[in-house]
Parts: sequence; structure tokens; C-alpha cells
Amino acid sequence: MIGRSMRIVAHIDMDAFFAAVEERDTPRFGGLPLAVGADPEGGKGRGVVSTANYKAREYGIHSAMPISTAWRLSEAARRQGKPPVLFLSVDMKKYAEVSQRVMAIIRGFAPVVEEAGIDEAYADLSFAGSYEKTEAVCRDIKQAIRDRERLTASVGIGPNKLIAKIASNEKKPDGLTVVREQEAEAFLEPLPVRKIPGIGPKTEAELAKQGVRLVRDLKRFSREELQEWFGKRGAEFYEMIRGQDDTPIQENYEPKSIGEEETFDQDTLDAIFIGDRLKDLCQEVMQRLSAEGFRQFRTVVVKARFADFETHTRTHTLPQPADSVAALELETWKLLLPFLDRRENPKRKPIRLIGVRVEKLQ
DNA sequence: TCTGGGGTCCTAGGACCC
DNA sequence: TCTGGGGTCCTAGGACCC
Repeated sequence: MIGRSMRIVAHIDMDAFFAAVEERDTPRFGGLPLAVGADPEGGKGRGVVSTANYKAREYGIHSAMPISTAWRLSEAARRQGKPPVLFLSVDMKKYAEVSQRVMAIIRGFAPVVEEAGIDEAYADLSFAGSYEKTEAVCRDIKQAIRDRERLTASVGIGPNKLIAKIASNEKKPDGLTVVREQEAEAFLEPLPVRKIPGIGPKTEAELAKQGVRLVRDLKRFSREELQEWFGKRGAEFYEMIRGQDDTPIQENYEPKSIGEEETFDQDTLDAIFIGDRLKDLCQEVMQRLSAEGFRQFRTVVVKARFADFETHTRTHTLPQPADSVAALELETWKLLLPFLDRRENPKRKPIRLIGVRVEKLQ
């Protein structure tokens, strides 16, 4: 247990990343509530909040909230004499650049780093040899990010990725939480089941029906019962709620699919307009395909979301791989066309979103 | 309140093959 | 008339994550 086989993992999670970058780059934003995301268009905008800074969170604004709701909350605050929220658009290119610099900083401290998103990473710090030394390394990482990027991160340290991930979320922002192997089970027990990665809103509701709210409650069920209930995921829950996780830290892996989608400003069935947008999406997908080092694809997926939010996909796998925009356009159009007429859309519902994705990349 | 855009993984049925 | 077992591929949908 103690000794050469002990694994120590850190999860480094940037605090309110997009908003923090914008605050850093524009000093006059300092102290004001910020929401990075879709254009609110005076309360009529579609789309959602990507990231709210901590001041905006005091207004009840959070990630994935409809931007129109955020707008309403901002207006309500304004009427009470509080500063209105500043709505900023997403500058993904900038955040990707900052992310790469932060990842480089982390790589300067750890031999194996997994980028788990634009704003978070796992680092294998087993080499430090003890939790005390790991904590010191993580304080150095946080300080380096602060010094070189003027940003803060919250860090969790644990015996595996699962515990590290949940721990990093415990103290935010600018936190550091250490959970040793022998503390892991007790650490998890009082937490809501929703904190377990893989338990989302649907599973949370399903569990609540049986009176299960906390990790502790879920422990009443045997592995067999959980498997019966949730299939393969049930067995994983059984392990996770006991702090067990042996998934490796993966340096970098190839994407399995590349896709683009677009929500229209207005729902439509206009074939000319939709064909135009489809063409653009195909061009962007092919551009990204080659940028990622791939030459060909074999499977094409199109997605259509109707005005009532019902969403359908259609897939076609080609007998031979294809490599041209023209081929992609042809395939996607063949798949999408039935959604525009009565074949797949008997009520002629307007479409709010279309998407194009390619798989089986070569 | 009205729901983005980028992904991954799992399930389940049917086709097909041995 | 009743009818295998296993494996793989394809397709559609859904839950989940950031």
C-alpha cells in the first residue's frame, strides 16, 4: 500500500476559466458580474451561458443556463440598484491559446498529464512519493499559473482520477483539497450522488425515487442490484462510491469523430438556406479533419433538431472511405433532405439546428 | 425558462456470417 | 412447425461531460 506502488493523482481545474481570462485581459471588468456565452439580444437571444464569473453567480447565473434567463436575472438585479451583468461573446481561439500555456506549465511539473477539457487536467504525481510532497508540488503549480498567467486553479489530490476530480471541486475558487486513500470512502459518503461522475440529472432523479440522495444511501445496494438497475454503469457506480477507480491517465488520444452544428437565428424549412448552411458545415468539418491529421472518413452523421426540440440523427457508412468536401456534401444532403419534407417530417415542423459529423476516420 | 456546441460511451435491434 | 449460439457491423437514440 505505502511504497513504490502508491498512486497519487492531481486534478487541476481552472476557476471560471473563460470569464477569468476576460477579467484578466480587461481590467475595467474587475469586480463586475460577467457572463461569457451567447448574445442575449435584449432577452431574445438563443443559446446559453458558457461561464459566469463568481460575481454573476451571486445573481443565480451559471453555466448552461439559457442566456435569456441570465438576461432576466441581470435586469432584476439592475432594478434593485445592483450593477447589470456584462455579457461577453466566446473567444474560443483566445481560451485555447491560454489553455495550451497552462497545460505547458503543468507539464513542467509532471511527467504524465491528461488534458481532460480546455480548462482541466489530470497529472500523475506518484513520483512525489507522499501526499505531503504532492501537496507542495501542487502549490507550486498553482503559483506558477498565477505568476505566469494571472489565473487561479483549484486542485484536488487523491489516489485516483475519481477522487482527485471530486476533491478539486470541494474548495473553489483557488482551493486545494487532499484526500488520502484511507480517507476516500469517508470523504464520499456525505456527498450527493450527483457528485459522482456519470450520475447526471436523469440518474439522480431515478435514484431519488428510491430515496437515494447521498452516496451513503446508495451503498445500501449490492453490486448485483445496481447492475440489475443500471446495467454496466451500475457496476461502475458500485466501485466509484467506494472510492475505487483504476482508469489510467491518458496522455493524448485520437479523436473518434469530428463534427460541427449550428442553431439558426430562426427556425426554418427553407431548403436554399439550409443547403447553404449544410455546405458551410461540411467545409468546416473537412478543414478540421485535415487539421487533425486525417485524410478520410467512412461514416457520415447528420442531425436535425426541430422547433419543438425533438432531435433526430441519420447515419450512413460508405463502402469505401471518402476524402472530398463534395462527397461529404452529397451524403449529408441525401441524409438531411427527408427531414425537409413529409417523408421524415409529416407535420412540416421548422428546423432549429442542423449538424454534420464524420466518423471512422483514417 | 426554454434550452450551444464540442465530444464520448452505452444500449438495443437487425443483418449477416460462421 | 419450430427453429442454436456467438461475434461483428450498422443504425438510432439517449445520458453524460466540459
